[in-house]
Amino acid sequence: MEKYVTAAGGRQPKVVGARSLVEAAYATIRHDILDGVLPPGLKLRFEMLRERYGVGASTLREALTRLVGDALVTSEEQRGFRVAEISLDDFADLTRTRKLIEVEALRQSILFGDDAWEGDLVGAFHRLSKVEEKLAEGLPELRDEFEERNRDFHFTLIAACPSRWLKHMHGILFQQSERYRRISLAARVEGRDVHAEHKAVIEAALARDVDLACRLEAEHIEKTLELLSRTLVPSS
Amino acid sequence: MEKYVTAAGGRQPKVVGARSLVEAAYATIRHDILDGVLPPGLKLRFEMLRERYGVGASTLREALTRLVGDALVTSEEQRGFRVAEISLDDFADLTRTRKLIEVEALRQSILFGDDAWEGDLVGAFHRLSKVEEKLAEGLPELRDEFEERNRDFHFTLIAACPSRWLKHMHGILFQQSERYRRISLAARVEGRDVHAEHKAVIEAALARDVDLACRLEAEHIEKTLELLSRTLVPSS
DNA sequence: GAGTCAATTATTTTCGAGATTTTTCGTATT
DNA sequence: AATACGAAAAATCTCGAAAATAATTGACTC
Repeated sequence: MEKYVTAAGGRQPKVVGARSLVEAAYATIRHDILDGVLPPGLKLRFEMLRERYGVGASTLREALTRLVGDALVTSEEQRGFRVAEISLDDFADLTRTRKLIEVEALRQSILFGDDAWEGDLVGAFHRLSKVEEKLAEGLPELRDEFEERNRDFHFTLIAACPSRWLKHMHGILFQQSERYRRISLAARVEGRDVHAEHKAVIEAALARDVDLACRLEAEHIEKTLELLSRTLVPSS
Repeated sequence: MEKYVTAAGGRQPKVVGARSLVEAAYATIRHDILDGVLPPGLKLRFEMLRERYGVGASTLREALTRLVGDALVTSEEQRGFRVAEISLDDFADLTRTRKLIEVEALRQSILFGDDAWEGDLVGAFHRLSKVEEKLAEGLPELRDEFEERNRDFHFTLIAACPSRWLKHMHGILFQQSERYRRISLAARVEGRDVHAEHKAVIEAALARDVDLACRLEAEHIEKTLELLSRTLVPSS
């Protein structure tokens, strides 16, 4: 008789692919933070978390520790955990740093990418385009899927970069920027053709025009910050 | 009656400044990995760890999860934890990535640093020089202190960089490189005047010669890789 | 009223045992 | 000999309760 529902063998694993409760809890809490369900600054009390996510204290603690590593959660010894704060300054800093890393990774990826990489890229772009169409038709329940495919596209762009460390750094920064991107979407920041931006980047990448692709990617990364800045501080 | 010795209030806190057993265990295990006491690839079994570090499984699990965030430990679901592997290729990748980040951070730091920063820098350099002298006299028990002051010096160099994210990325990469640096020291890789390299960097930084300082720092970062490559692959 | 201090309450931190999964090893079968 | 199978052993993963710490309350003093 099983006492608790396991992630792998349980009847309703909350997160597909999760092989342990820690991983499932981690993925769920991360999603809730990125999505704003758990707002910035929120104190993460264990009783609340245990009720909400249905796992024990040690399991939660480990999941939260992983999130601290992602800089999505902060912790103070003996004082518990909080959802990491956000700010426009932080987003500006994040964007500049991400630009430095991602552009360099893209440069190397274009240099080293082979035919298989090109194929992956075309595929990822196509899948992203499809969900963009549906999103444009007004199906906001596809936001999670959009985020997933958008992430896939950007990760595929730099996948051929041979530097594992550069990609590791990129992963951390990209995940962070996902938080702000969702806020940007929620704030209905418009006046932007994301599809066209992606299209321009991939075309330059396939044409092996390194400088153009990097310039376009940099502009693409900067665009969300630009628009969000204007929205939040309209006077500037 | 206390059942176990606490980190803060216990009689013999293993790690100074640790406010919880998780933090103490984390710091101790990290030190042992950086120092090579726990060699690359080692399977980290809980029974062994409990015996060695004297804390419970959940506590260890959390400490190890933090180390996974530092990329000093790897984990595979349901298959436990291992000390992260090292390789010359990884070190080369790490060095290139660190160079990209640290040089940019230094550039900004020199640009934004004020008198107080200059003072901190001179102080950190002095403290480092002192321990370097003692180390040269053949007191290998000062290796931990050398590492600490070396870290302080490099962190102070970029402390005035206003980008928190750039500094965060740097912290991860620098800690990683500490592993290889210690190996390099253990392998008695010599033919190098580290003190002179540091001196050149700080002089250029204080003179606000951004380009020179960045060039020297880049060469300084690359030097360990160069020497270690030659030592491990003498044929090249 | 402001400030201390002790008692109470709330919260975090830790452990050890039990549940689950993986690995090992002996046996049988081809 | 090689493979497949299954029971036993070993290891990981999880929970819930107890211990330790922090925060709150309220009585008391100045």
